[in-house]
Amino acid sequence: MSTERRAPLDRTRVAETALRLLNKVGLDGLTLRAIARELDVKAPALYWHFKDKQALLDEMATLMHRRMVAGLALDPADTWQERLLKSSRGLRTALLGYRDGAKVYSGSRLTGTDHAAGLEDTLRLLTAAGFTLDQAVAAGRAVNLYTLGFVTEEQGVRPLPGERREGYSVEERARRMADHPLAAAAGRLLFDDFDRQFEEGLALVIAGIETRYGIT
Amino acid sequence: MSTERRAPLDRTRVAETALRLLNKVGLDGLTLRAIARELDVKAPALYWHFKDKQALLDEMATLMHRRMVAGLALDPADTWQERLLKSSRGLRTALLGYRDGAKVYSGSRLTGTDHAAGLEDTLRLLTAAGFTLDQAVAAGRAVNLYTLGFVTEEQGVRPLPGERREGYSVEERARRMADHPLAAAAGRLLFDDFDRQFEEGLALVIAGIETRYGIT
DNA sequence: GGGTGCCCTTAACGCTGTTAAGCTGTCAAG
DNA sequence: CTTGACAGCTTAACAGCGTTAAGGGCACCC
Repeated sequence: MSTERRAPLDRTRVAETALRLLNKVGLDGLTLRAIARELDVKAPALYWHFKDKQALLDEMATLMHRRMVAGLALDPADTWQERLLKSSRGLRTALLGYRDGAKVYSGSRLTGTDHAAGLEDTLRLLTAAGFTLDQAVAAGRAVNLYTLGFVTEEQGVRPLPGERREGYSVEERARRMADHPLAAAAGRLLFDDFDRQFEEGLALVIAGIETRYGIT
Repeated sequence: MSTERRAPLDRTRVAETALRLLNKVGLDGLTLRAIARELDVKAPALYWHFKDKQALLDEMATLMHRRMVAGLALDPADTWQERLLKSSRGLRTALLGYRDGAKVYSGSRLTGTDHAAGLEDTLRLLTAAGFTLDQAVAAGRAVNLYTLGFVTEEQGVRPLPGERREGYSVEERARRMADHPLAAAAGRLLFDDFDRQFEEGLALVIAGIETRYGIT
């Protein structure tokens, strides 16, 4: 028999493993038993580290957020536009990095308070640029929620970059909408070229902030 | 014994009942057995009308959409701004009408093609106002996704208008963020006065469309 | 050497979505 | 007036889910 003793688990290692598994099996397949198997442990062991499954999902979301911040290369000298663009793109990239990433993220609450530092930093940058706090919050929020909404829908069509969810094809949709020519043509835009469409919508939001608050 | 014979079910009646039940029990409590009980029927009976639970959720989303369109009072003489504002507010109202409405809606695909008519109409209105089709799609999409993202987060904090999900209070959050004054103050804005914050963000998006596409 | 935790296992619970098989009433064809 | 088809439902069962209760083994400390 093997006398190898596994190092004890901790919340972070569990969440890391769960995130890795998420990409293989999707949110539906992400069961406690499957996660436990991956960790060479039985399912109830996870309850030592998390009070329930939602707490684990919260930790996963927190980890996603942390990785996002790490890959962001925020510069204190950013203009406010650059900062919002970076945040939004970074969030999208982070969410797209995991199958059902947007669902996991938006269904959870971040644990701890380390994300507050990043928020503080962005708010400081925006207010220094001339925004009132109310405006800064509204601006950041609009950008964030647009991003979250976009990726949620994107991942409904395209679970992982490159794949495509079964259902119907763009062509079949166009056929069903034969008597709605504009809507049919829109389908090609709606379900293709997500990157470009994302950027276009993001540019709209940023332009709106500039205009409405008169800060360039 | 009663010889009363229940009228046979159909997809719409099932979806209506399920939506009513959704408000009482939430998405987690919305089991096939509970829905069946409400309809005075056993759970497997639902499989006569729907191939699986997701198909029922899709029908519920479609019903939500239909009710939204019905309550919208779209006017062909709307300016494009009015049209987008109405659509967005209507969508938010419709989603807020059901507990977890945003989750149900964004996790589903509309069945049938009747929603295409509304899309066609809005696209026609926007292109007539001077937008290219690409621009019209981008504009409508940005508004929609912002709305969906907003309500998703709103319902994470406030399941039904007036209620408030357990978790932590605004005050407790502020305490935990003591050394991040801006972030702490932002909490008051983020978790309160959703109506005003929603309108502000919506105005940002609309303003962005005006500016970027130069159409007033 | 005995006690006190930590970290995990085994066993079980009630519940879920889903399938298979069969029963009952309606209604049209012969 | 009977027969057969078929819509619409029930009963029974299955595998798998999140979760809880109880207890076992190992490390460390007095």
